[in-house]
Amino acid sequence: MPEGHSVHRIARQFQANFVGSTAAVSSPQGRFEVGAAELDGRTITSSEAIGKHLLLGFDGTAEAADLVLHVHLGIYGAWDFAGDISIDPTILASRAAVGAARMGQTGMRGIGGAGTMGENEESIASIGAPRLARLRAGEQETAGEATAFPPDPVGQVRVRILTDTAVADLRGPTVCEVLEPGQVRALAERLGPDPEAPTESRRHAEQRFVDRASRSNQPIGQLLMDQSVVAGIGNVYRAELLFRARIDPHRPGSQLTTDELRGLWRDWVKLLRIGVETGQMLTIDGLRGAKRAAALANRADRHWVYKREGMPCRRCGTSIALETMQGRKLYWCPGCQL
DNA sequence: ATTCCATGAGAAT
DNA sequence: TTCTCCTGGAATC
Repeated sequence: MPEGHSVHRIARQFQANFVGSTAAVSSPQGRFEVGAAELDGRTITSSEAIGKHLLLGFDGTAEAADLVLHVHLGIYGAWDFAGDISIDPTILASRAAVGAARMGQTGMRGIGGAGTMGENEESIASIGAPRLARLRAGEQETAGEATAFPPDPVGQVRVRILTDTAVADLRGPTVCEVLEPGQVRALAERLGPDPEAPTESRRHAEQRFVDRASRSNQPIGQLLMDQSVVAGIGNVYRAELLFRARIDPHRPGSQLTTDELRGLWRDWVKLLRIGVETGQMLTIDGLRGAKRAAALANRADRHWVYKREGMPCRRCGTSIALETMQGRKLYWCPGCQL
């Protein structure tokens, strides 16, 4: 699935182009007709991501309470946006400092290219023109000219959210459901801290992560993937964070020092911010020139260990190891990570 | 043309 | 642990 950064970008997309508008909600595919009918005609009032969960608020009516559309993309899920859509990540930035500093610079750029991940960025001629933007599990985003508005649904569209000027189509989600406020609170309570979620102070979030991880005898490689320990990390960030910290994924959380756990959290804060701003999981700092181009073109050139099994470690030359941990592929360097 | 595999995660066994 | 949900680009034949 998209790791947390993708979902935050999607939440910002909805914030920028849908919140405040009344929406026609439908299920072209037919598998979400009841839920769509509950939301149809309401005004979208909020858009938030917690970890990998997207929460879209819809206002109440005279007879009915506020409702929230809860979506989790799983591995395959994708949102396709069309119509009057702003696709520049810096336009979508919700934190004032980021937006103010960079808005003018890159105001009309999209992350381009269908197909393989890591396509180069691509300029967009005019921000006012109809366009398509795709935010999907793999984080590819495409931009291009759209035809008529709204476009016909393509494939199996579970939910279509249509305003006067913009449309969002959801396909292939793991979770798509309507929640009442109490259920949303329950969901939030079972999730670990997310540095980009606005509901908790950074300091408190860090402490919550350190406390929880240090009390567990499970390997840190599993704890980072446990959404109740920290929300938003997936298989790529898990492997890369542990390599960057030079920590053996098999060490129990209880065996890590507080400094090591704080370091992991702070590096996650940093990588997540970069991911939200760039739309890519850039886990090697400071790439320039040809190396940066290679990293954008090939996954194996973009990370320290992820999908690099059998290749020499960039740092020590040891062959990168691959094993299964809890049913997921774990990549790590036995030479560096102790 | 067909099969494989994935940046998840809950249920079933 | 294995199955299942369900999509699509990559790898393979």
